[in-house]
Parts: sequence; structure tokens; C-alpha cells
Amino acid sequence: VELVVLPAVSLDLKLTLGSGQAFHWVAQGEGWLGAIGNTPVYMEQRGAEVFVNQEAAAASGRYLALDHPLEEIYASFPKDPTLQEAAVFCAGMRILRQPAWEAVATFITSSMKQVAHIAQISHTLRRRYGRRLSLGEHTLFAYPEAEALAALEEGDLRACALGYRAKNLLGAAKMVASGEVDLTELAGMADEDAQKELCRLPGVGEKVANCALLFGFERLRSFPVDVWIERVIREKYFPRRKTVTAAQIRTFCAEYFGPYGGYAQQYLFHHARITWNSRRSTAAGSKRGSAKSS
DNA sequence: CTCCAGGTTCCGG
DNA sequence: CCGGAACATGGA
Repeated sequence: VELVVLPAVSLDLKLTLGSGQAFHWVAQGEGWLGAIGNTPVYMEQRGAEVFVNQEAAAASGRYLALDHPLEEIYASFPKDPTLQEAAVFCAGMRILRQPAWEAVATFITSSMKQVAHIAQISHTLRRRYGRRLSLGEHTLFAYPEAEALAALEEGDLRACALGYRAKNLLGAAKMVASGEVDLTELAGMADEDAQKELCRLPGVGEKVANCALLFGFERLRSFPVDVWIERVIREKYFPRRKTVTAAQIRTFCAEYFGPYGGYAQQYLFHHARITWNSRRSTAAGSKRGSAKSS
């Protein structure tokens, strides 16, 4: 496979592809194999350049959001030590521009699942119901279109280990395939209207809608609040406060983290997820399950 | 075995 | 508006 070069300053490819935004990239040699839409991709980073198969060059640059102004984004962050530490830890991580339906669908399947499980589900769905793609001697699979999933029975999706999410994914696929919810139309809507529209899909609440907006609709202000973020916000931004409601967290995050809140969120999320365990295991006399008390 | 995971939805204060 | 419970499955 012939590779072409993409200039990529301020990019950490491994960090970006492995940070729980997309779930299907597989390490291959020095690089990564996967699909961007229906295009098979091999990407490999060497210093400030990305080497990619020629047919995927344009799609990769866009997918990796190499045009996002990282310096400006970092400069926009509030200067508190928690976010600054996360930003250093995640330097070079970019918010991917993923296909809209793929973002919606994968995050419908993400509820109450570990990242590893979401990846497993993604691969199963791709292998069984996605378009088959080939790159050199490698076989890859696109994420299945809404139309393909809409034609299935709930049992088919349960067989992909989706559990109760099967009904939600099927229902969402039917609404998108029928045009009842028009994802193309969402692109032109204001953030709040787009969020409201996404929440009409079964299995899509505020958090999943925000993930879809951030990763699939270029809404960099979107700030999904999951269990990890909630822990960080409560402990670091509302210390010694007994009761902080979800509404208070939502309001605080929406205002405090500013126009690139989605970047801040992704950095806080990844940093917390990677470092939390070590902190727990090194806590003196740590008793299982009481890691919250400092 | 127990705990928990990038939640949503429904139900009773 | 708020807290609880049900919902499936598999790693740690």
C-alpha cells in the first residue's frame, strides 16, 4: 500500500485514536487500521507527519481535525490546575470529526459500558452488518448504515451483546433511516435545537446527545457529563460540598469551560480515566470502594 | 463473588 | 426538580 504524507503538528495520533472517542482502530505495525466512513485507512505517525494510504489522505486530515487551532483552544481554557494538568497530559489529542450516524449509534451502545465493551460491540456490528472494505491484504469493515440496522430484528442486535441497548439502537436506526430524524438537517441547527432533536431517538438522553454533537457534528462547546466527569467536577471543582445536583454540574460546565468546552471535557475525561486507578491503589490503607473520600 | 462501566427512562416524593 | 430502580453484559 502506497503512503502519502500529511503535515500534522500538535498531533498525538495514538492518544487521539485511543481516547474513547472512536472505538474501532486497531494497532497494526507502527500505525493503525480502520475505516473513515466507507474508506479503508492505514495511518502512521512519524514526528510531525502522518503517513496514510493515498485514497484516505483527504478524509484523514478532516477526520483528525488537523485544522483545529489547538493553541487557541488551549489558550481559551480556564487556568485552574485540574484542567491545566489534564491539558498537559493530553497534549496533541484532537476531537475527531466522525460520521454523524456512527457517532450517534456508537454512543447509544455506550451506556453503562466500559470503553473496551463499546469497542467490542462496534467491531461485531461492523463485521456482521457493515460494508466490507479491503486495503492491501487487510479486510476492514465500515460502520453499518442506519438502513442496514433498521432492517434487523431486535434479536439480531441482542446477539451482538448489546443487551437492553438493542431496542434503542434498532429504534434509532429506524427513525434515522425513515427520515423521521434527519441527521443532515441537524448540521444547520443551533446546538440546543440539534440536541433536542437527537433526544427524540430512543436511548439518546442529554449525555449521549452531547457526545454525538461533539464527535459527530463539530459542536466543540458540547460538554458530555458521564460518571468520570461527574467525579472530577464534584471532587475538584466543588470540594467539601455535600450535595451537588446534576443541574448544577451542567450549568457550571456549560459556562465555566467556555467555547471549547468539548476539548476540556475530553481531556478531563481521559486524564481521569487513565490516572484514577493508580491513585486509588496507592492511597494509604485504601479500603475497597471508598476512593471518593480524600 | 462483588463491583462497576463515557446512561436512559419511568416513577413516586 | 430530585433521588431510586430497572435494564444486560463482561472486565477487573
